[in-house]
Amino acid sequence: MGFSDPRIGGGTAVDPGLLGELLSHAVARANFSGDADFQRAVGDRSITPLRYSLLELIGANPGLQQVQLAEALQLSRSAVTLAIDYWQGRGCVERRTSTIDRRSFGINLTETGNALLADLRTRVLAHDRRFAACLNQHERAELGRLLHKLQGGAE
Amino acid sequence: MGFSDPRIGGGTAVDPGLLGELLSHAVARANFSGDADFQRAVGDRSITPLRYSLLELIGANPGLQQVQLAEALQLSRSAVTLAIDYWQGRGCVERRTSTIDRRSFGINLTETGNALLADLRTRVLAHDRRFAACLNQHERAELGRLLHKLQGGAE
DNA sequence: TATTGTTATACTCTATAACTATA
DNA sequence: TATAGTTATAGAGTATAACAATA
Repeated sequence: MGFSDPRIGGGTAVDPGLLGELLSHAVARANFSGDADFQRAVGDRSITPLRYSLLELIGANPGLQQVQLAEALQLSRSAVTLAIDYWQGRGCVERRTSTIDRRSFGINLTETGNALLADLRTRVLAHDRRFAACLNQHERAELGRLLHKLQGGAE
Repeated sequence: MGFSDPRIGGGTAVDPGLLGELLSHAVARANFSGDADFQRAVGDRSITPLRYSLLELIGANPGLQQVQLAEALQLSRSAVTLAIDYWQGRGCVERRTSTIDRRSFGINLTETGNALLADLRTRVLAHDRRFAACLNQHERAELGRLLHKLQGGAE
């Protein structure tokens, strides 16, 4: 039944090859497992890390233009349009046409959006604590520092 | 022209809200910028980090079953089927029907696949060095250690 | 019955290009 | 001309469920 294969049964691991030495791959793996836990924590599978982060940004910066949100999240304008459409469809966000520049909108949370964001925050916070549960206080701070240092370092 | 908005012009940053405190979000951001650089390093936009990592694993573990590849990358069987289809379509990989268990294949690199993988490795290595360029030797080791510790910590 | 792999389906995410309206 | 936003399109990535072949 294939147990003659040394890789099976005895728990012999797959050889990661070069992957084991790549920091970028380690980041990708950590991200992947983080996403899975995020999903479990939030419950609603349509609320993804990206969509949550957009809602969070809107909550923290009421009235921002879509272009500014796109820049903050490093996304294209169309990607932001779609993500905002999602939240608007759920009644969480509204587009207020600007009186100064009628090409653009100010994006704001509705009452519903505010309530949902508050709920999401507790779930996401629990998720993040679980995500970093195996690290001590010092390690978390250090990881955060290193990751932030990495930001934009590959330009 | 909107410059009355304090967020515009003067370089005032967008408030990250809770995102600024989430380790999982910092990981996601780092991953995102890493992917962008990976793309630039590799050139061919259809060769994604996922597809590369599959090829790397096949190269390091000739003859593995698809199920084992799926487990190693934490993917569904169907996701692996599609990714292997991609490499097979490019003549880089072949499915050899097992004589022991005729339900499964052993996945192997072709000559073409071997050559491509060798080329990719130098590009990906350059990418990873650039990715971590702003960290010193000690910081890289520490980041690697912390990320590996994170693996599976959210289960 | 259980497992390996495939296929069908459905969604998310992303970008580019072409478009509209406004500046 | 340039910018904000939308739409259409295309492709990547993912999972679930139903299926075939084999164990």
